[in-house]
Amino acid sequence: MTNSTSLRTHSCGQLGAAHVGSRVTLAGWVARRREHGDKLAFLDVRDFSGVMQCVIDDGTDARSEWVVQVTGTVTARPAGTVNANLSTGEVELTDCTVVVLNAAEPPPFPIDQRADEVDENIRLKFRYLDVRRERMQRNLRLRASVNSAIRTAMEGQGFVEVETPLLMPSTPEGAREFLVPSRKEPGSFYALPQSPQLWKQLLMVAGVDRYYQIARCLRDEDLRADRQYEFTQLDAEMSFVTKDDVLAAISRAVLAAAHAATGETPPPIEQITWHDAMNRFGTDKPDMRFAMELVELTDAFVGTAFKAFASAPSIKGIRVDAATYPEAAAIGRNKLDQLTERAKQLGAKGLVWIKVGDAGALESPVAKFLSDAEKSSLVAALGATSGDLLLLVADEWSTTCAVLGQLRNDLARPPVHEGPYRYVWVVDFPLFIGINPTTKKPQPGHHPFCHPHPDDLVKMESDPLHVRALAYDLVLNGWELGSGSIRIHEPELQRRVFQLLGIDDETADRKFGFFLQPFRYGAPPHGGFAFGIDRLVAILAGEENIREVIAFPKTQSGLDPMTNAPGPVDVGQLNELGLRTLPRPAN
RNA sequence: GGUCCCGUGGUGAAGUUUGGAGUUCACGCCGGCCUGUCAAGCCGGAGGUCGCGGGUUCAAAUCCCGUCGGGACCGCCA
Repeated sequence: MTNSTSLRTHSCGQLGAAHVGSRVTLAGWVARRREHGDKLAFLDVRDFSGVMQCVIDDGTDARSEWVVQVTGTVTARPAGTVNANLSTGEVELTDCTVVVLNAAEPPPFPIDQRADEVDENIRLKFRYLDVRRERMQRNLRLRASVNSAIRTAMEGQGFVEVETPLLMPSTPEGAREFLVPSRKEPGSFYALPQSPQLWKQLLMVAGVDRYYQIARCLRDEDLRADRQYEFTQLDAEMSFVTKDDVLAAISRAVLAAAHAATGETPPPIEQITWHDAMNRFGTDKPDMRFAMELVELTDAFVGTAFKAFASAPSIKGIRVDAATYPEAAAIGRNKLDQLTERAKQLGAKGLVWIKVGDAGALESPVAKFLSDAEKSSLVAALGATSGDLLLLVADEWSTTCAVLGQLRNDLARPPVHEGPYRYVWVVDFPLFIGINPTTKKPQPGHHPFCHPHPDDLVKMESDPLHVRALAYDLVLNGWELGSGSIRIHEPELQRRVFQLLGIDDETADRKFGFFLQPFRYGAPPHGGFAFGIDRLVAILAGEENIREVIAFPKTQSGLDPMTNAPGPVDVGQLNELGLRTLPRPAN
């Protein structure tokens, strides 16, 4: 690849000792000017590739962020003036001619590492200046190479890139949609896709066999560090496959992306069942970089006199190991009260804390209610030693898992980008995740097109909550990267699932007719997956926030400080769309 | 919808707890000096509605109420 254009012969960062003696022309921005009188000034010229020091002896005025074109001779720096901190630090440009291509106002913040400390709102307001910085250039280029590796991996496996519509009918299940008013059909609306889910399944019916797309998805839900209104997924679907075929194909793309970003290929991605993930880590997106696993204690308290434990279906505990987490294990009464409050917010009735004293004596407000046998089996089960802090929750199984899983994260989870990358497939998700309190019907865990596990079909009606789905998630360091499933391709089974959900034929036809009718014409067995590229790239880039790997992101309230979107529109535009706005509700 | 943190020259901070003149530090900016620096150095200067509104007070960056904006999280994200 060459960086030369009509206005330059090289890029700044590519020059080095090998170019000494060459006459070159660079173009870029003035990163810094160091003046030593009329006869000598150093101009650091920056472009996307790096910085080159230019020695100026004619007093040319060129200040921070002015756009310049510099022609000079690549020269080895004099002894003692080499800058080891700069990739181009062995050389400099001498005998320079500077052409000012554009002057510039002083930037609102320094275009270097110091801007990491600048208020993010200001960075976003001047995002075009923020992106000039090395960190953002690196992140965007990392993202591009991840995209490229994914494309190569998918195409190498026979996946065909197909673009799918952004304007589609509203299918109001799931995430809140962005709506687009129709001009030709006033009062009617398109929806923007939450994902290309329906389209890609139709492509399987259409015989495409293997589809992929680096697809933009849009969801009108509240924003977070790992969530934007619009985000990008690798979306894929394949025909005539089982779960393992899908996991293998997606694994290749993920590992290729990781290799492109880090230069290293991670080990094969391990698998854990959803039930094991919940049991051991208390969450369906386990962060397996650290231990502190949940320990089953229900059997240790059979027949206990302690009322809070006596009738609980599930008792679990975690051990905050004093050797690994000295600060967390040694927290005082005040912090323990806060932990208890946190547990209650998470749905627990309470939190039992036990401190293990020097002689192994248990110190706890509830110690007096526990028998010696219970104490010793508790200590044995948790492997507790002096100085440890033990946290116990007794409740429904799902609650003990969820509460302790969250406390485990609160107490010991490192920042998402730190430490080794621990990819894990979470498999065998339940088909339903509980009963809707109003409709009394089961709620789908993923979407209603997930294929039930064939072994569990017999208990679909009798015991729906214990039916597994052929559904799976990909998790990295405690972040859900994505999910997928084998889909239902048999109309009869689909009808059966809809019936369980309380969706009759007529309703199903009205809501999903355009999607279901094609399945009558011979749908192949198929399944797929989608994972979030923003999240993957953020972690691989060492960022804790996906905004850092998006060129123009929105703030947490969904605004763009640079363009001021969203904004009002002309009444004429509204009239054309047949729309009228309501006054904003008074506060 | 909720909880918590933040808002002070262009930028980052200190000052707020315990009210007393827009006070301070660093960077940047403007001018001067300076021939080997590299986040150059030295000297001088400019630059402010302390987010906004209201209240308490003789007096508010500081205390109270409201509001706007930013961030983290809960809800939400089939």
